[in-house]
Amino acid sequence: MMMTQGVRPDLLAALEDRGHRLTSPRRRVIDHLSDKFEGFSAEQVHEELPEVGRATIYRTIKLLVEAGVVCKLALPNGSPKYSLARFEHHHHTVCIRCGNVGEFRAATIERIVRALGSDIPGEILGHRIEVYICCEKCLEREDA
Amino acid sequence: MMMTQGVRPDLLAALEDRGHRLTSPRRRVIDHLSDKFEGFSAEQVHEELPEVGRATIYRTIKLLVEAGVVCKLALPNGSPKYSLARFEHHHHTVCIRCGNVGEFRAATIERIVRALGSDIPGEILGHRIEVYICCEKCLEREDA
DNA sequence: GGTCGCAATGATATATGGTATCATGTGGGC
DNA sequence: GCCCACATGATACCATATATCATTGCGACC
Repeated sequence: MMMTQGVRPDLLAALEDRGHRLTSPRRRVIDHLSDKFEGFSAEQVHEELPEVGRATIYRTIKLLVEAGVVCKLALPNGSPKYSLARFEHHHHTVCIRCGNVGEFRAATIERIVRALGSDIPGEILGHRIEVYICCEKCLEREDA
Repeated sequence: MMMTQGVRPDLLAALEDRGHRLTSPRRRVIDHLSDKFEGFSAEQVHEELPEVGRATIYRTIKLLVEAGVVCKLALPNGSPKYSLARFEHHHHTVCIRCGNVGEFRAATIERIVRALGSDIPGEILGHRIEVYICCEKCLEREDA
């Protein structure tokens, strides 16, 4: 867990596998994102990479989300946040103080959602589960 | 279930209980929302009630969300949607074809999220669970 | 039931997150 | 190395919402 290598190649490969070109702006975005072991916003990436056009930032992030290697999630107020996907299928914890994003897997939840199928009229296509927390660091900071 | 009465008074009371004035624009918004047994967007309400200012529509909906009588939820792409809250604590099903919103309660999920506390570093403050479906009506429509 | 302060309104401007357009540039299959 | 479909980025625009602020009107109090 907490691998700090091998993410960038995965991001590149994810684009390549889906038939997208590995252009230099895309490489720059992916290089930049590989360091981000926290949640990030598209605007933030845009500020940090002024040499890449805004539209290209958004387009590249969108491709990475479609490829499943970046996740789009929502803060309690609905404002969007992105994070690298480290696990296959997972959900997120978001610290509402510092905005850091964690991942967890809970097979039990998946089973329950599937079991809900009998209660819910219609066909279940997907779900979104986000757990809002105050992370340990922020708890410590509050105590101080 | 599926009560069709008593919602409007609840909405009005929710504002009154929290010390907000029952102005005529707010009454108009609440009257209008009481009929909405599906999800709605703020813009939609704005179009349907052109005599009430845009800002007031958004402000009133926000107050109702804060009062807990209206829920704000998100479609898979993150675009926001509102719905009347019929139950105390619940989660939502959203039909991604027609946008209709349903509610369900699942005490088991609540228990599991609470149990996750031991796995997740920090303090759990809340969660968001949305189940994306294709509703029965839309399934039928597809068959036709 | 009149009056008065403060909350609410609404027109407008601004913020935020994102897509559409389109002339120009370039990756990579050949 | 050529070539063109795909990608870029400047710009405009859209969607969802909040900030500002002069004006209005609710409702507590007498």
